[in-house]
Amino acid sequence: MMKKKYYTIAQMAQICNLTPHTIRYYDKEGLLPFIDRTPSGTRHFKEEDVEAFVIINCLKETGLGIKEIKTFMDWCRQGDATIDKRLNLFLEQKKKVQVQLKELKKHLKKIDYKIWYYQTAKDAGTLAVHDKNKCVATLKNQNAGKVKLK
Amino acid sequence: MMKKKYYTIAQMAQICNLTPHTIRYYDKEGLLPFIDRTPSGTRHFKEEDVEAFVIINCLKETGLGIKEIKTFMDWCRQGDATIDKRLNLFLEQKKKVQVQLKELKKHLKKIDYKIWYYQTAKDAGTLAVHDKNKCVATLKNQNAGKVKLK
DNA sequence: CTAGCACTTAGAGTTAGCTCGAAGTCAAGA
DNA sequence: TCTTGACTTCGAGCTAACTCTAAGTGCTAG
Repeated sequence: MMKKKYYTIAQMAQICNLTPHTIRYYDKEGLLPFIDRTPSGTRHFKEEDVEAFVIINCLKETGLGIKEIKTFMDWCRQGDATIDKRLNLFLEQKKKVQVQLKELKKHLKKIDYKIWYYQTAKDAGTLAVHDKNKCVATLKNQNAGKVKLK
Repeated sequence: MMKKKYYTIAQMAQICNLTPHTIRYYDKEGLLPFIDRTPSGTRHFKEEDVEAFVIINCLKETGLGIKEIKTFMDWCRQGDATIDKRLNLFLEQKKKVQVQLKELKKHLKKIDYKIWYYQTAKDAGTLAVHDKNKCVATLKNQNAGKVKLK
């Protein structure tokens, strides 16, 4: 057995790439119901608490609000009775992430087209290159879009 | 030649999945320097203006702020002199999107693990299934993670 | 034993991106 | 002609997620 290592809020903040302010804010909002305190009230974070921040970050980045994350944390403390709710939450998040991925790929396609558009203009020295021979330009850009996407 | 079709702000809003309020807000912030007005001041949107909204949406969704999008729109009106700046902007956006895609995929991996975790618990009727036979559970979840990721 | 620093709290302030309301203009239909 | 409804502007208000300030407490090194 190893003795338990504790982190201060500042150390935890560095590990999780947050500020101590933000961690206190999360705590105030009920996102961290599990953290220990010293008798004087100082928060003592454990190694395993890092995982909770990973989950919080994952849920936040995939579109959940602070209040919804709090709800999830509440479920976690309620034990087996909320397994179903928690499963559904992650199934919903998965759907959302798949939509987000689709959207991002669409944006990437658009961006690649624009890169082709401006690179061509840069090489020609003028945007007018896209005005002349409209049909050719259109064909070329459609190809460019397809090629870049592969 | 077809006669030019004009849209009212309400029609354009519907097409672009925005509200008229939001379009006016974008206009006020300088994102729409190209739109025509009637003598009485009503905005008249053209078919080709839809494309501008697509670009605005693309830049916004990939992390650009309203002010930065305005800067881009200003560049567009300055012609050939800003080709390089515009090209660089899209090259930067591409990098950002690639990072975003990587992050999202990481989150998806986490979510898939959680789905496995809660599905297993649901089938067993209790989360305790993950406490017993820790080594086996750990191996199983590592496999699950890998399998789901393929 | 005291200086200094990290911690605590409550609560106010900030920023982005809308979102809404008030007051007024304009054009078409009954 | 009058009403209706969509448009206009200006400016205030809202929400989320921080971000910071002020006032105070409590270990620890010199």
